[in-house]
Amino acid sequence: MDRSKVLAALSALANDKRFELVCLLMPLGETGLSAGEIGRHLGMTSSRLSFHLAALEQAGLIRSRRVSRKVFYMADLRGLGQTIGSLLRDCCMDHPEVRACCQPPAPGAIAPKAPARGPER
Amino acid sequence: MDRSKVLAALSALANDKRFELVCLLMPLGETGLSAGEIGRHLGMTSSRLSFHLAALEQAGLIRSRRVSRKVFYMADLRGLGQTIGSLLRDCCMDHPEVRACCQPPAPGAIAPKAPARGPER
DNA sequence: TCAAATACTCAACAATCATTGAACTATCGA
DNA sequence: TCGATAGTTCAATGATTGTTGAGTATTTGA
Repeated sequence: MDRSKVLAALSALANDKRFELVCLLMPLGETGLSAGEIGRHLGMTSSRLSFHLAALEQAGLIRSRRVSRKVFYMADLRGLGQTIGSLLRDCCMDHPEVRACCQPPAPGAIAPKAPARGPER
Repeated sequence: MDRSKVLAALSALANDKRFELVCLLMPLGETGLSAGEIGRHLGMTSSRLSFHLAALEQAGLIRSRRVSRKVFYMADLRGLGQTIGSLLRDCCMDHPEVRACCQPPAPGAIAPKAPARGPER
């Protein structure tokens, strides 16, 4: 993933409404949600929503699928993964200390909490 | 790490010059680089650079240390890690397919190699 | 074919961000 | 103390982004 794409994806994500939008779509998988539903969830007018959806789709962070009248939007897992992966690799050079903050919750552990100086979340 | 901090960090990173700046500082560790040197590397006037440095420091992505006349800047590994970690966890909900794109290059032990390659471009 | 429902595009305006150059603070060495 | 060096702050300007409301497709069902 080249730098301009990463920057575009970061720009797209660095917005309140769009970040919320991705978070909303994330757990819905391939089913996604129609534009109208998204607008109702996030309290956006259709034109404003359309603008944000276009920005996210352009950046490769969401995809869309038309079903009769409705357009369903869903998170683009690959785009999101590649963006985050580029940050880790190309920008942070896979530094162990950066990676340490990104580990999944330890399986079996009760609370994946604070080693000594405790990374807040 | 709360959402507004993540958004601030993403905004700060979503800029050509600032992204490049973090990439430049990353391999230099705690030593960092003085503002003047950074300006020379990236071809920025001092006031422009100062503006960008302040934005990154404010966002918690770099830190600074004054040594007599000079101010040295270094990457804030924890801030970077927390930002990326928040993206993975809070936004992408630790989805396996997203994580799969972020795996370190070499399977097995993570070699803490210090990539001493110069700044690109 | 028409009206309703769904979503998108566009132009105008407002808000935010980036750049510049000048003025400023702080430190060093003579 | 002075002048030189290293950085920062500020106001003005230009560029980019976000919002709004009106208007424009498309699809569906009567």
